[in-house]
Amino acid sequence: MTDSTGARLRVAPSPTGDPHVGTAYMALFNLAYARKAGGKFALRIEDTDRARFREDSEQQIFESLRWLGLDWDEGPDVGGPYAPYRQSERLETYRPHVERLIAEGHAYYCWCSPQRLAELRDAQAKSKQADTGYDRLCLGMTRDERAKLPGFSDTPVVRMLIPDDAPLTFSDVIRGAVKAPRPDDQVILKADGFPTYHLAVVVDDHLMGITHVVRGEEWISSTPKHILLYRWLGWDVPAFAHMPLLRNQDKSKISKRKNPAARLLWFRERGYLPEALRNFLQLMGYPCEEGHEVTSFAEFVDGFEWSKVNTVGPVFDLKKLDWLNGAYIRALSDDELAARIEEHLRYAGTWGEAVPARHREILRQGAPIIKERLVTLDEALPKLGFLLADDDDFLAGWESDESMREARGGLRDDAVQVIDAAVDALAGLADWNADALHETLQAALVDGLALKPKFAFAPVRVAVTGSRVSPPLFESMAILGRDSCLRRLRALR
RNA sequence: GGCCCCGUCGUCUAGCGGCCUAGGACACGGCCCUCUCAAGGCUGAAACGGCGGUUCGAAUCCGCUCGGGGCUACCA
Repeated sequence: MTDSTGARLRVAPSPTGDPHVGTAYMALFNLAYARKAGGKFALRIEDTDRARFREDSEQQIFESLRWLGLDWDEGPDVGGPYAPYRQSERLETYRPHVERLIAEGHAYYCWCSPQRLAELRDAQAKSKQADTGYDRLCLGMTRDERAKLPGFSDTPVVRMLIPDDAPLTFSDVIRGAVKAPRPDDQVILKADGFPTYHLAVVVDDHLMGITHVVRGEEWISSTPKHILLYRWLGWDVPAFAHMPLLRNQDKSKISKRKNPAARLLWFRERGYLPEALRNFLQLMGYPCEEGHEVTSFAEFVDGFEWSKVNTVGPVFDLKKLDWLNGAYIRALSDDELAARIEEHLRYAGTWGEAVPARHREILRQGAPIIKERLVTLDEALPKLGFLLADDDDFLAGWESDESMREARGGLRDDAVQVIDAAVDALAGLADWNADALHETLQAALVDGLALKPKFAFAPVRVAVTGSRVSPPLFESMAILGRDSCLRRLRALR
């Protein structure tokens, strides 16, 4: 955030161009605190790694975070008092600070080639020595002196000169006093002229008035470097909130390789509601009132406290998300649900921009009967398929569709009589609505044929829906209409 | 290997020395409701990693141990 209170969000484009769910997780807590404290929430693109830069990833970050409802007050696309908000556009900003650090003896040039560094690391790993890190070969040398030695590279980097008494403890708003490892002579300016994260984050946070740094706990070990930089530059150190890391089932840090849900876009593709995902993310590492896991963002903000955030990395359990998503779907109005389903089908590319009026109407009428049966939005189409299909296509399924044939095959021998009786009773039905259908079929099949409801209605369900499992039968038949129902019944007969 | 972070039901969590024969939620089992499937109601099983210590008393404090994770890049 910026100004006197608030927090800042730091986001870096991922190499795959796909925003990470961890980004949204940090953003959510960041936003909650910014709102609670009355501060600003800033989005900054940390694109200092040219090798991993992807052209399209920034747009995806904007789109997916907005989808989740995490709106930023300042950022590359909305501007703000501290623009630009892309680090790649701030290169000149960092340079003078690097020069100052060199002039004051806190940083030095290093001409060691990547190969030499790699060999050095290998040797250290093999010798199992306790003290690893750069060996300071270049420290105190001029370019010419260094050039005479092996492993020389033409374009130097700039490294921090970590003093022996570098402070290793700091206060974290989530964890309290934290001890961190002793840093090594970290590179702060790369050979290509780009700063590393460590330098850029400190300079930008200071210049942008960031008061709270919210990031994952993998950054704890880097924090002493950052604190050193703040001190050398004579700047106030911001508050740090190191969030727990989201985990895969095997407890490792959540990764796209092991977990499809590590991709933020995955949730949208699968038909999860953004408000359900937001609620789920909030529950990760954060308590709720007993029995009130379904909470609004406003409630979250209201009671937000850093000290309530857990230090244990939570395992991502999609079962709970499924339940939450269902709960949020059930809370939607029928029309809203229909609109959400249509929106999702368009996003998924299942439906084009021009949705036929008939489809839209069936969605609207079908919404209430599938509402409490949905876990995700992408289940809507399969559940409503028998209503959407026209009769010819539907009837062709008796030949081509494996699951329909199985449903038919599972019927009892008396199904023929049941369907005959149903057709007879329905043919003269005056009002074609769910209640009348229920009454009529109840009388004709349950009472008339002395069958258990379960067996009486199964053949009708299969005939009309093509499946042994469907939304409520009478409501479905009411939506389908008299002609289609009778045609389908006679066809199965 | 080194340094650092962490350790309550399968999972998310409550607990911050006695209110704990450890509470809630998801998932799971059973029952009820019921036109199938759901939803809903009731109910059941399920955890303080281990060992020492401090204390009248420990899930809560300390130490050790074991276990998990992170970092150890001219990546963030």
